[in-house]
Formats: sequence, C-alpha cells, structure tokens
Amino acid sequence: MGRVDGIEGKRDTAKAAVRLSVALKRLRSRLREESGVTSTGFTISQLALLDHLLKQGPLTAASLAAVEHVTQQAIAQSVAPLKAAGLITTGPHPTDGRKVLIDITPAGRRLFESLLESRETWLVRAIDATMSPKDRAALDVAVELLERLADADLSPEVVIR
Amino acid sequence: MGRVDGIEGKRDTAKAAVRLSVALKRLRSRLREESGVTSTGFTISQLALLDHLLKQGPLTAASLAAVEHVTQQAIAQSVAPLKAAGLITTGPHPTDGRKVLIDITPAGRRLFESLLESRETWLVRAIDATMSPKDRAALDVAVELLERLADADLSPEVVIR
DNA sequence: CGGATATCAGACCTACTGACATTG
DNA sequence: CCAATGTCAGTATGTCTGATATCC
Repeated sequence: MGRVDGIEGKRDTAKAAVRLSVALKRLRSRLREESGVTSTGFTISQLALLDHLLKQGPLTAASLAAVEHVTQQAIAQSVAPLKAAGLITTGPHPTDGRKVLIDITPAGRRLFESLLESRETWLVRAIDATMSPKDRAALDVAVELLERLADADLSPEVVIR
Repeated sequence: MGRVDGIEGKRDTAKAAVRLSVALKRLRSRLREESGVTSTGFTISQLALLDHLLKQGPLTAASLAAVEHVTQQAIAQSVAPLKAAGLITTGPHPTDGRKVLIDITPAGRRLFESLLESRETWLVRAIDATMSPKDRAALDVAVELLERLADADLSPEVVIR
C-alpha cells in the first residue's frame, strides 16, 4: 500500500477520535438531560454490572472493576444498592477466603429482562424516531465498535506501522 | 400496520438502547482510565465547545448550553478555563446588552487543529490498533448516529412511521 | 512478611438546582 | 413588572486516591 496509510490516514484517525469523543460527550449529556436512560432508579453503571453478571456468571469485585475499567471502590458503590434491592447476592469464594463472589439473583434477571422490554425510555423512542432499519443495523455495528474500543488491548509497543 | 413493527421490533430497539448505554459507559470509563483523550489539559466538554464555536461562529452561553444539552452554569464552567487560556474571547452583543458573545480565537483554532494531528492519544492508538479500514468507515457512521441521537428531536407524539 | 482483596474515609470533577443582579 | 441572560452559591453524583483490615 502506497501512501494510503500515511500521514493523511493518521490525521483522519485523530479527527475521528476527536469527533467520537465529542459525540460521546454530547449523547451522554443528552441522556442526562432526558433524565434517565433507565427509569428503573438504577444507574447505567449498575446496569452494566448486571449485564456482566448475567453474561459471565459470579465474579469478584476485582474482576468487575477490571472489565468495567473503574476502581474496586466504584464497583463497591454500585454493588451496595443492587444488593440492597435484592438484585444481586454476595457470597464467599469456595477456595479463596479473601474473595467475595457477586452473583445476580432471579429478581436481577427479571429486572434486566424487563429493561429489554421497556419501550418508554427516551433513548428507545429516539432510536425509533430517528433511525431507519438500515440505520438500526449500523447502530448494532456501532455498539460493537464502542465495546471493542473500550476493551482494546494496546500491547507494549504499539506498532505505528 | 401488521405485526412487523410490533413487540418484537420494539424489544430489539430496547435491547439496542440498553446495549448502547452500557457501551457508552464502558468506553467513557476506559477513556478516563487511560486518563486523557486529549493530553491538552482541557476536558472533552471544553473541546466540544471549541468545536461548536469553530463551526458556528460566535454564540451566547445560552445557545451553547442548548446545543450541548447542559445548563448555562456548566457552560460557564467550561468557558472560564478556555478564556483564561486565551482560546476564546467574550464580548458584548451588538444589540442585546444581556447577552455575551463567545468566540474562538486564532490560538483556539490552532489548538483544535493540533488536536486533529495528535496521534499519540490513547483513543487514536486504540482506533489504529483495533480497526480495519472497513471498521474505520463504520466508525464514521457510528459517530454520525451518536450525534443524530444526541440531537434527536422527539416531537410531541412520536410518529413511529 | 508480602501480595491480593475488600472496605472505610476524604476529596475531586462535572454537572445540577436555587437565588439573584442586570438588561430589554 | 415580566422575560431572558448571566452569575454566585450550595448540592449531588460517580469516581478517584489514600489508609486500613483481612486472608492466602
């Protein structure tokens, strides 16, 4: 490949990075403005936790902190309300006494499932109102890209090329 | 209307909404973890302001608050550091004494331009490291979708179609 | 003891709500 | 006087850093 991935390509990447950052911030602000993506009384952080527990079974706070890219303390704060609400449980690790396993309860599953049904949130209506079926497909791809970036593993020396 | 846009379609939208919310949160956390999308010392909120000023000329705090979907106070907080750094200026509105026009300075333009060149930020490297040219195209589409959602205007009764 | 885990306490960052001064 | 704009003060949220207790 000639100069395709040269300086111009790089600049485009930087441009995309800035645009993505700004877009991320604006949508987040809008979601706050519309107060409540969820209407369940739980924050997105807490729902993200439920999401992980649902998909990947019982996990420790440390594991959750790693996958969510926050500190253990932040996880603990999300865990407390969820536990109080009976959506998750905490129990001892079978072999390692230091660890506490966090798991989702049937009630937690039900709440998460009901979220996937709730059609009254602002975001759901916004998607329905602004997107064609083709856009919807693109949105699914977009979510995958965001998740991939969130979990990107930039090994030691980034090979610039 | 048959059952095409019935419960199943809705449920998928709700699913997408939840997945998008969670993905948004995770990428944001990752960005924080990698401390600094920008490396300029300015926050994304502030860069978003520069972005708007660059594209849409002098604006009032109220206008900026509207497009950024935050309160005027939040705008004021972003404006202060930018003004102190000489990236923007504030001046009186020609006809309305209540208003204060905020405008970007040449220095502000230069800083924003340099951002579009900086290839060393985590996000830029993450994009380069994880995305094929095809993915990159999809990312551009993704940004457009996010921006469209952020600015979605859900008129009174949402017209599903 | 040292490494890992979890918790407690204090601080910060960003944005919000409420109250107020000024202008039109 | 009322509406709009902008500013000041106090508050809330989610997260972070630092210190401590516990377990392997």
